Amino acid sequence: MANTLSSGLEDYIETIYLSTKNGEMLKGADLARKLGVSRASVSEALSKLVSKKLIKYNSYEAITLTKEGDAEAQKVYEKHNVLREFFEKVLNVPSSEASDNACKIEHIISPNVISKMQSFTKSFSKYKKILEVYMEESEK
Amino acid sequence: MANTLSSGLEDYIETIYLSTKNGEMLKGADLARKLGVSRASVSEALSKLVSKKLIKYNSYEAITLTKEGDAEAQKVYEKHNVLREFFEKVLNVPSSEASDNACKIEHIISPNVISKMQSFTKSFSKYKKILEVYMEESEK
DNA sequence: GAAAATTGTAAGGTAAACCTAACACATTGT
DNA sequence: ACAATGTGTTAGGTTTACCTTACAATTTTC
Repeated sequence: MANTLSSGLEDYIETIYLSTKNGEMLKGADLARKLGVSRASVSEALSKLVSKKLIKYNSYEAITLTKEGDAEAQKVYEKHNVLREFFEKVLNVPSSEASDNACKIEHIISPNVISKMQSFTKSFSKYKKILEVYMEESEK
Repeated sequence: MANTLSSGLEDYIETIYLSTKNGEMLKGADLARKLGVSRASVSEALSKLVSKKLIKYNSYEAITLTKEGDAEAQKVYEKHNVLREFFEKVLNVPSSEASDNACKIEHIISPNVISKMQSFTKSFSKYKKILEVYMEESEK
């Protein structure tokens, strides 16, 4: 089995997911540039992802996610978004800092916490006006 | 320099901090048991912490934090508490899950996010009654 | 105070994730 | 078309943090 992905591999599929979603023809070397690692590291990582059947990849062609890879990437990216939105909308953290924190936390936070955070942000946004009357000090 | 601690070393000083605060005479082997690692790993980690002047340690005696070590541990532990309290009080996450998540996130979250989260939890607790009238769906 | 148990450390090993250098192979530009 | 550029892989190396085994040093217990 060995079915859980390391933080590193999650970053690889997340980047592949976001790039290909935009129709980009992503090759290994592009991934290396985006992630700031060597082509050699990408080569190793991609062969792990291929052997886990999360991506399809032939040298010099565009990387694509398999169905399972896409599902996996989507899970990670959704966590990222829940975190980012919570940081931005609820805590008023600047956008880029919110993303940076989300990028690291998305790999380790539990599904239950993410799901509660998502509901909370939704409710908070809905009742923001009313809440803000009371919560002066979290407005910074 | 090399002044930032790895997650691993942060866990070591945090455990030392919590144990010694309770008056416990903590030795290397105790730490190994608490952290679930080998005595050999503890031995290596402690000599790193000694060389960074964060702890004092002589074989067969109790480990103590230096002033700097104590400050460092306190910083980590405060992050832990801010996270745990937020998960418990705001998101209604069960205590042990809140702690588990805090243990991992405390090493990577930025100071600014922690500080905003702290203010938020404080305000939320203060106005909890009023807020709950509106925020039914984040109540679990 | 000697035997037993505990504690610490050294040596050597593993695994993950990165690196550089070198080379093979493919694509592009003129 | 073939030189220049870009891409991928291999081999070998580094670092970090763990491990086991074995042994040395200390403390505890009878």
